[in-house]
Amino acid sequence: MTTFMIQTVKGTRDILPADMPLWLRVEAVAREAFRRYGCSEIRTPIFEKTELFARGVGEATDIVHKEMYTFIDKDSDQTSLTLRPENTASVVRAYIQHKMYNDKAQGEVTKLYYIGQMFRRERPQAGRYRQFYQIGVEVLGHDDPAIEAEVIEMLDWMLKELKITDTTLLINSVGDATSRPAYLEKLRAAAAQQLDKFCDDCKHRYETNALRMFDCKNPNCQALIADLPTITDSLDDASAQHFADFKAHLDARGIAYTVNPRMVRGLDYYTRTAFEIIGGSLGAQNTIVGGGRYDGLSETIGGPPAKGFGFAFGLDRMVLSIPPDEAERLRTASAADVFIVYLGEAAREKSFLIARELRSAGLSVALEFEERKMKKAMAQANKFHARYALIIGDNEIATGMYGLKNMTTGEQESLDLESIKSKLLGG
RNA sequence: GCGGGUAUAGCUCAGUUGGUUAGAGCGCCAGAUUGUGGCUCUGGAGGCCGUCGGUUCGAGACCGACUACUCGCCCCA
Repeated sequence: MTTFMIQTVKGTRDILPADMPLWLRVEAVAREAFRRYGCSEIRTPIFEKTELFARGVGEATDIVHKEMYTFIDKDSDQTSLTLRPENTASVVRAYIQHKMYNDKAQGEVTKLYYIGQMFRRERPQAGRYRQFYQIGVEVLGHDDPAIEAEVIEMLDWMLKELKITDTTLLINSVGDATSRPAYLEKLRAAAAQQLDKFCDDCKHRYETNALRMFDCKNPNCQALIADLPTITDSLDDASAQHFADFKAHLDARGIAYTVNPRMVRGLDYYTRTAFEIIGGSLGAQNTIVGGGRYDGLSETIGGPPAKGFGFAFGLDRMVLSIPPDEAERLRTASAADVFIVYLGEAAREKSFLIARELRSAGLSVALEFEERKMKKAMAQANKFHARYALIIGDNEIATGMYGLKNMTTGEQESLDLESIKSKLLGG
């Protein structure tokens, strides 16, 4: 490989065929969960007006501040456009734009899900990419804590289905539109008294997003933070009740969780319930799922009041979290029902026709265009993880009876084409 | 935006204090009697040692710059 060769842009990557079984598995499990829980798919544009994210996600966030891929359109207005850094703002925008709430009965919720790539210009590291994939759900139209517990129950099922067991559910309440600012003021007042003892990062956080001081990894800061008031102690009555109900719903479902009063989420739109699911095998970027309630987002982007709760999980990180033995199982799952081994030119021509017939019947058929020695062809059948090898030579063509070898047991029998077809279809 | 690490075969990596023709495992190719895979054995192909410059009689090893990748910080999925 020369240095002249054009390669992928930093922070982006190709997902190669060897890994696709894992990606498809996660997507299939997610879609099955969404089917069971009544979520409908929505696809929004990959770029939107910059203003949507600036207002929706929050001007003060790092995402908006320094991580967006923003460019000027070529129209006369020089519209500023941005590759989506997340999808909640877009989904809520679509919900409002198409007035999806109008045909709903009183209290009926709209459950939407999406699968797609997001873009953030961050420094890449383990489990973090500039183009990354998220699968998310937004439940709009109501603020019942039972919704939150049900959504988490759904995630719980998905993780179990993917054999990802090494996870922890962290929950917190970040208060509502009035209690959060009041708390922030209290927090900043408390922190201000010994601000000089904090690290430089925390001093910066104090200015931009004081809640994030709780996340500091500096042990010295952690000691100072322990004395600061937490938001759970400052919740208004309604938010406190909401949080209690949420926990009761989790308990009723037997879902384990850890209340972390210091867990905050980075996006401005979160209110009340916030949660994270962290994994144990991911390195520093260990958040697999992040989500929460965002009851004020709709108004922020110019819509009517609309309650919302949702999550997004990192598909990249979910794939990384699949345990090695499960990943190996997925990779080696039979790719083809049958691999055709042919010997000689006449058999080669016949094989093409038989392959077509088997494929028409719905079978997955592999065969190679270059003739190989039988030994080598059998080795190929093995490499393809084919369930069966179908052997076609001059004798077989003459008699109409073909060799069908079970690649797992090694047993081989001689059958006519119809019998082969029904045997393969029968499993 | 800020730190650390790495760069040798298709892949994962060895390579002594600088010293002949640069190694292993896996993979690939060819064999171990005829039309039967996995296991084993034998042989083979395949490297401008990231790029450029410097030190030296001599550099894959040492130094510098650049580039790429990677891990972490900030932040986040």
